[in-house]
Amino acid sequence: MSYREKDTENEILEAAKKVFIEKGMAGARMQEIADEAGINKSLLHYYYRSKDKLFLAVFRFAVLQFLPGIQEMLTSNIPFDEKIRRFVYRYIDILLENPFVPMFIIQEIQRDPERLFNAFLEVGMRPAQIIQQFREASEKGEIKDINPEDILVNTLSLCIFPFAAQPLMQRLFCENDEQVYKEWLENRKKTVPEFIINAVKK
Amino acid sequence: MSYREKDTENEILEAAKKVFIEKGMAGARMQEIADEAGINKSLLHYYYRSKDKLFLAVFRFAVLQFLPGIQEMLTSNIPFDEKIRRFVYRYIDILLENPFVPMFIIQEIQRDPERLFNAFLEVGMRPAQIIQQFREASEKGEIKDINPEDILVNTLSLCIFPFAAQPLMQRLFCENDEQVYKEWLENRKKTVPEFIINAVKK
DNA sequence: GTCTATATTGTGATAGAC
DNA sequence: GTCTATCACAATATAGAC
Repeated sequence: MSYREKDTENEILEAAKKVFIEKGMAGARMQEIADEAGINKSLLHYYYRSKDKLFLAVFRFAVLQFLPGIQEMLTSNIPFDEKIRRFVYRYIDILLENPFVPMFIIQEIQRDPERLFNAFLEVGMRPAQIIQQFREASEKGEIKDINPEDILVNTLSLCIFPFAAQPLMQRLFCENDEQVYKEWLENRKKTVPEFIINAVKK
Repeated sequence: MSYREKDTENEILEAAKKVFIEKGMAGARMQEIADEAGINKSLLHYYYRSKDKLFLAVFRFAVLQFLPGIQEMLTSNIPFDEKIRRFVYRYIDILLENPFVPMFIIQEIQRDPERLFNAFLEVGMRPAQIIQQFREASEKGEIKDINPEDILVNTLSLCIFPFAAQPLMQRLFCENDEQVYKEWLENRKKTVPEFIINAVKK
């Protein structure tokens, strides 16, 4: 098969995503990635040369995956309420599929801020534009006079944190029943936007 | 000096707190803890036998440190608004002194849920009581008909997440000026309670 | 109790056969 | 491209002198 090489390379990347995103750079083991990919350890080096380079490929992917949702928030020209509803709905949807990605990014940025923040910019992140959107909503009188930074961070907090805290909260409130917790998270796609809108509307 | 032994044991624990809480179990190095404590590596084993046991001592401390604030929330019999204001103010205050502790707990619980959750219960955590308090506030008509679990998790999200995301947000919004970010966090002691109260009041 | 030296294991990386 | 075997070094842990 002429695409056999591509297949292996991709299986390695998929395995690396799973292990790195769940355990972080320090906690991940090359052996575990190889097992997950169903291949030998040395093939990892054949394709990616080092643990560090493989990690960076995963990190770039993780950042890329979570940018589109945020970018959509700033480009659309719909009213504030609707913007929040759409963003939260879509963002929690992505999170249900990839629960660990945002915390992985945050955790690893803390470990090596200089280098990893560059990967963040490389990929086209323009934070000032997002803030500007909220500022305009405030000036248009759609919402209260609240720091646009607060609205953005509060929104991200309410979306992301419940996923980060899942292992703990699930035990505390759901008798460790994953299905029950997932349904509660699903339900937040509707309750969180209303929570935010009530908090900031005039 | 008759308390010399106690001193060393305590200096080790302090050093271990600093390193483990910032880097996690997988990222921490016994050598770094020894350096931080200004002593030799083997003394760590003399006092705590293994990395695992030293880690567990730190984890127990971290959980204990963040329980009192949460417990206060459920014992006081003041009105809902005032309860939220006091809790958020105190909680962000503790976080300003210990920015990494909650994420440390969340991250490590995920790594080893069975064992570490026990440390959580050992220390007297009673989550059902907190939920009950919010349910009563709702029944008394103080607030909207919102899941008490949502109120608790939303409150924790708004307090904790901005600290977890600090290395990222500081770069995105504050040109990496730590002082500016700290002042913004300080300011949230007032804005976050109002955000929550507006969101849930009738 | 504290140190130096050393054992032991884990882990990323390379060499070389096929 | 893929495997087995092995290296080199890092990290936890222990032995033993003082």
